[in-house]
Amino acid sequence: MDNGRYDFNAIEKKWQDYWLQNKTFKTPNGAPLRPGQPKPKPNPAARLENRPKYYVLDMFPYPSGQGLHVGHPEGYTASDIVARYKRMKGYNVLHPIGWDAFGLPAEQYAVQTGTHPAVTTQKNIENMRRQIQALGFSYDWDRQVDTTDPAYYKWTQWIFLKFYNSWFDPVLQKARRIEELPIPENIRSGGPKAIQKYINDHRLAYEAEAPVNWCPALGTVLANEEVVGGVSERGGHPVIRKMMRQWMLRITHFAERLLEGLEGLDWTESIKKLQQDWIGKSVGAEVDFQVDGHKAAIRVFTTRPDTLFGATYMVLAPEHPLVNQITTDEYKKSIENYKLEALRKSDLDRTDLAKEKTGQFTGAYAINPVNGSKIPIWISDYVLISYGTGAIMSVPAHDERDFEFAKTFHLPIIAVVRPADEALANQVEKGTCCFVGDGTAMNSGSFNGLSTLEFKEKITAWLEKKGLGKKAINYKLRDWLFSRQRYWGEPFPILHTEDGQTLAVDEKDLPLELPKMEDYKPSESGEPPLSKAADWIHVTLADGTKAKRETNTMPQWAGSCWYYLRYLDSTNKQAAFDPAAEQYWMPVDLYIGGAEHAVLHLLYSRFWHKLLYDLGYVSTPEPFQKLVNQGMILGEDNQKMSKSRGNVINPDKVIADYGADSMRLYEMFMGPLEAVKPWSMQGVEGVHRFLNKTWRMIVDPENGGLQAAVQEVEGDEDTLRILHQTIKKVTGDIEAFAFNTAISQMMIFVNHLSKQPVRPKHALKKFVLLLSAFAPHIGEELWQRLGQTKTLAYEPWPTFDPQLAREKEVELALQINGKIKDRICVSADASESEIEQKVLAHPKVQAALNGQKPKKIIIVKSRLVNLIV
RNA sequence: GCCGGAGUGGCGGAAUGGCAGACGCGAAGGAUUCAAAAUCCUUUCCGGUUCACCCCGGGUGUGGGUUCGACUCCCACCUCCGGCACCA
Repeated sequence: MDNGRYDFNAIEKKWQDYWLQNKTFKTPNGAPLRPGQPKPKPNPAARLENRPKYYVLDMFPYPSGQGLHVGHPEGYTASDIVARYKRMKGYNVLHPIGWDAFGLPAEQYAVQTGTHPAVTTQKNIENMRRQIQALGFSYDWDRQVDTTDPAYYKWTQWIFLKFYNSWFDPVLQKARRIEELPIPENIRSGGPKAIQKYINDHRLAYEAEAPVNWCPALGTVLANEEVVGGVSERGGHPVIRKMMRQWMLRITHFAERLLEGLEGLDWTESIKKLQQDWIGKSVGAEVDFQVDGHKAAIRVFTTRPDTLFGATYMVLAPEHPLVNQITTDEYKKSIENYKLEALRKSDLDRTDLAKEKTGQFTGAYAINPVNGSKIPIWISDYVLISYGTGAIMSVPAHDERDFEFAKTFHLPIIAVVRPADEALANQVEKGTCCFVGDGTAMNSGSFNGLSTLEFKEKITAWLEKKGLGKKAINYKLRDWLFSRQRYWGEPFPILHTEDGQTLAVDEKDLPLELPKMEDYKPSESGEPPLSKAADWIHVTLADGTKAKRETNTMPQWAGSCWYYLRYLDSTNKQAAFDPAAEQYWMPVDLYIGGAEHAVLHLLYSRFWHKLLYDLGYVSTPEPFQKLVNQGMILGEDNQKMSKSRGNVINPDKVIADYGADSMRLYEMFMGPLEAVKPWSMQGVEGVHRFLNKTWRMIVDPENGGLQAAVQEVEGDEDTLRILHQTIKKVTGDIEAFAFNTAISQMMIFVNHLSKQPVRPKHALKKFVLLLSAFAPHIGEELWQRLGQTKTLAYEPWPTFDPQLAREKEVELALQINGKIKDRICVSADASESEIEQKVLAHPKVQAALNGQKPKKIIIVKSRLVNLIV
């Protein structure tokens, strides 16, 4: 202790060592409940494995070379507070951590420096583990996982094979084993090759020649989600479109399940909304338009079948398969040119500012099925080949994009929906304005006069009866591009035989280890680095067949899709996890992490989980019951932290200067967990002063013993009241994730008690238990100095007595006509008539009343009295 | 453009429809000290009046509304942050 500061360095080191050496937070798996068996009550006296479970999960960190930034401890501290709190409440708490260690940054770094990514990765893990341990989080370190460890990725590959060996049954809406796929007779008659192709076409992991986002600088393809505004999310390199053979996962088949599953989850509505929008369900109809003079029909998807009568032209995506067939000779050249142009355009050109519509007439016409009119067929890149049917009917009067296109190319506009607003209706009818809302049908033959809603139903039924169309549902969600042309990822357990067959590696031969390579640089041609591993790549099967290994690797998402399951049983060599452990621990009760994973990671994980659920490996349909997103921490200048701005706060430095407890406490005191908030070093000093003051409240800085004021006494009424109010507030605030206000209340407690010449020891002990969830090192130390010998981690959480927490006297605001005139003190349990009497006798009230009776008296218990005169 | 979230002192923030500004930071003054650090005490929303105490008025992005009473609920608008972005 110097300058009134406690020796946080020594104390924090001491307790971190203690926790590690004693494996204080080692968590046993309990036995799963049998159906009908009552849930055990939280009880700190029960054996750990007999207690009810609570699974608190932090989002999987990537062990980057930069190490921890101040955003990490924010979520980790919040989850650690809950973990420690629940443990003291008598739960068996699973609180693990691990490393999402495959991925681009380590590999990019390796390519630049020549150090193997395996080496850098282990170094980074070491460093981050040191940093995380220096913050005193109560992780069970024996459950640590590392996605780059073959003992881990063995099971990532195993799950991949589950995808490969499954199909999606649209009737049951679930994944099933590929052996159970019914083969239709017409396929069966086509022979083994046809059957094999049929099976391959139904696998949930499949190969496809697909237009991909190729990033030449990174030497890999990227998922749509990894491309932001035409450049790579990591590094900001340009991305172009290219056709390549790729592995895909059929997430689209799970769209409906992924949507429905959100309903029961305790996530914020805004995160659910993000996922819903990403999945992008829309209900409408598919309608066939005959091409004039051809046998072919063009199928379109529309959410507005009620506007069919207003379809004045059609547009196909440039990549649409019918384009060549229907284009007339006269337009062949122009169409070819347009297609080339569209192909050359990057996503950036296609979507960004250049909103001006382009297109080309094919020379062909289609017949509008509802009224037989001949309408021209165009192609344009505003129609996407990857959504719906890649073709649309254009209703310029009632769709903004079609309206713009029609204006550009002078195509006819026919209004078929009349808005309620007269002025607007006139404009729409004249074709000078586009109306996309609901209204009344017009120019629609026998359907005239129907409301939009009714019309939609009637016309869909009508189309179906005539065999011209049917109800249809579309999703924005695309299948997941699952392969990368990089070295540092899980190899696919897949073989390609010389005769072009694809085979899965046998489960018993997993893990398929990543070969050690000296040259792991990506190539600009798109040939993956693994193709250079000559020894590894060539395989001779038992029957003598020669085969080559798949040389793509899995994306970084793969390992993080199921890590929360491996924690349950991280050292299991026989299985990914023991079913009993899964049934005991799942689902995750609380998942804390950044909102940047709102769609991707959380959607992918849920998708994997649903496959495992369908196949019977996990018992819950959803993995993460409650989700909380911590907000970003900005620099002291209120800007995003970045090296170039020079406003990055280094957690190591903060810990060195103020200690881990101050760091933890400050991050929680800054404001609400979910809020975006700026860092303040002076704020850190503030909470640090609070911890010093707490220390001095109990420990005498002169001799290191207890303060003389600390005595075995019951304590006065005020002290007891504040103690019980504090227990109440802190407990409730932890449950509500309002950590900032919990800390305020602890400050109020310390401010009060520090002034007391006599400080009851029992109150201090209870307070230390509360504090220990937030600041565990000083908590343990004070607990010990107060005469305890064991760690406080499993001490029962203090309870409060509502009687003792209650104020005896309360101050009421005295309002006359809603304006505060004075304050009066009454006893907390004063009756309304007592209060009324006291109020009426008040001089200011008498003056205001001027002898008359008040119109109305409103009394709000313990709050105020409002007199209406 | 569309969809979310948020606007409260000098700053971070607090307030089941009921005393706006808890708690912390900063600032000012004082105590302690040879001096400083640390600590402790007092003041600190704005304006007016008088600062001796008080007293009066205004105030939660802007403008309306509901209510005895609105930071809180409703309508319109402005600003900032985040997400999506031709998904028919």
